[in-house]
Amino acid sequence: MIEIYLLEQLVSFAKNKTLLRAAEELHISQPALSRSMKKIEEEFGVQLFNRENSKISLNETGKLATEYARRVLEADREMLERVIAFDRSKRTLCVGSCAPFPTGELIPYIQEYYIDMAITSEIADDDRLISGLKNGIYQLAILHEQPDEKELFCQRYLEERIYLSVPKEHPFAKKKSVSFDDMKELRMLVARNIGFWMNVCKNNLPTDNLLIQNSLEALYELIYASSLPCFNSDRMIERGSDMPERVNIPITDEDAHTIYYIACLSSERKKYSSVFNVARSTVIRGE
Amino acid sequence: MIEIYLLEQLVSFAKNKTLLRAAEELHISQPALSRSMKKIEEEFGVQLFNRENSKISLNETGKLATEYARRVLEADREMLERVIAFDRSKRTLCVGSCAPFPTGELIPYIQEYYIDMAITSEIADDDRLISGLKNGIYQLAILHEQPDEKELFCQRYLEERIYLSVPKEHPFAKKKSVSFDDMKELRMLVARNIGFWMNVCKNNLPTDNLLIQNSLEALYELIYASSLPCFNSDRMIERGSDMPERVNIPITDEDAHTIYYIACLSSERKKYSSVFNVARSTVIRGE
DNA sequence: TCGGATTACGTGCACCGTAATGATC
DNA sequence: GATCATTACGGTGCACGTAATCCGA
Repeated sequence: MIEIYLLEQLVSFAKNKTLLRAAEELHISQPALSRSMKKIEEEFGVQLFNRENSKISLNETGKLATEYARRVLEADREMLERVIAFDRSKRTLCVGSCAPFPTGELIPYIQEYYIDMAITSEIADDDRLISGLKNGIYQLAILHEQPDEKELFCQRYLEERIYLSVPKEHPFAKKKSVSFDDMKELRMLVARNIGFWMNVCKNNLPTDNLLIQNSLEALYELIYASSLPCFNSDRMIERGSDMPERVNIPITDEDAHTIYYIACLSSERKKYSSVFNVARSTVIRGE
Repeated sequence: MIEIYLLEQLVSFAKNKTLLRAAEELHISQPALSRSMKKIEEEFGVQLFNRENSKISLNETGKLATEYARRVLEADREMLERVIAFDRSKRTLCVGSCAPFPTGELIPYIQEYYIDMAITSEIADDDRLISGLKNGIYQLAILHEQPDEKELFCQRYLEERIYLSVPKEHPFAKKKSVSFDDMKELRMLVARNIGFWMNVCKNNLPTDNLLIQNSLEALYELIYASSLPCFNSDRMIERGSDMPERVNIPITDEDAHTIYYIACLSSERKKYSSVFNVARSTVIRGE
């Protein structure tokens, strides 16, 4: 069997055409490379080079050998890459969610239970979450609808209701409640990354009235600096992110309320039982 | 990059399950293998083994790594095989022929001109010879018909005429000539490996009358031991393989006579010019 | 006590670099 | 003289083997 380092040197020579330049690329000396080329020729047991005193070049067989060498190196490289990726995936727990609040709520608990794992979370559509669970992109998903798929285990999690948030002096500030219909004329500040709530907004309000902010910093700055209305939610308020000089008015539409569900592959239910236990106890505490 | 010898050791361990047995297979010591497994783990940068004091085994990642390692080894092995085969093909001159006589005539000359090459020859149909020239299986072919292919160079070679050979006391022995039609009732001894001549026989004589012999030894033994008729040819007679106590009677049919042609790829005409020169001079001498 | 893995230690080979030589332009 | 390959020589790292140790059935 011919060792990888020899193949690397062969390929580098094929690329650089002279031993000197190849040796520079490989950070070895010219004589070392010269010897290696002798050695690889000996190991193949066939002539790979034309040598004319102070000139060495690949012959037809050498070119073929280089082609195959490239393949071997590629296989070696791919092996390294895939094995490392697999290892990483084993120690990474990826949580997908349809909205930001539940991950913020759940992840600290998960982190606590799986201290040796990297936890990643991202927001995606329910469709993508479900297919992601199936193909292993996500290990856990937080949905706002119960999927009726047999291969998924699903457990009810927290509820969330969104509110209209306006400054105290805003015409709406005195209202006990509002509907999306009432809000049709309002220009609303909203963050971009709010998952399915964005669909709720777009389905119930004129799209042009949504002042979508890419970053939370920008959003909060605008909320403080302007009197423009924005959204809030019971869960965010509980969490203490209430905004001073603003009042939160309940939105009466059914769309303004949701129930979250935690899901995983049925086959992995046991593996994540601690997550489901924590979630269940959170729900009970919240009631 | 991970070296081949480490991959071989990993694969051997995966196969043998214990370091001891794998070390035996690899003809190295147990500690050496133990260290190698540490090293390969370090080079991957991930855990590949479960170690429980006096027990070591592959984990999931290790099994995956082994799978990929097998592929790399296979690629390495295939490289070696293909390169050696290509080299061999470069120093092998393969001559295909439609009949045995012309190769026997030509090969000594070829051998003389290409002393550093291995000359192989085999007998095949004209179709196979032509496709073999095109795909590199044959470098030279001896045909009994001129192909009209542009990519082939073709030169007329020797002629051959076959004779009926019978013992002196045979009823046919006195004839000045015969036709295949005259021979319809004769049971003929023939060798199997006579190329296109076998087609000539089958097209002109009842197949059941052909006593086909696999080996030349068997054929000659029967010729000497029996009074059965057989074939001979002017070229074979010239060469001195005339048979005592037998007479050779010319066969009048056109099918009993052929002209051989030597062909090669037009692109390689120069490469084999010495062969064609020898062949031309042989033809002229023969006239 | 034996099968099996690891640790400790010494050794030799194989690969490397430096320097010198050879060859071609 | 510049470029480029090879030979010669001395050094070193690393993979190896031997021996000892540890651990569990």
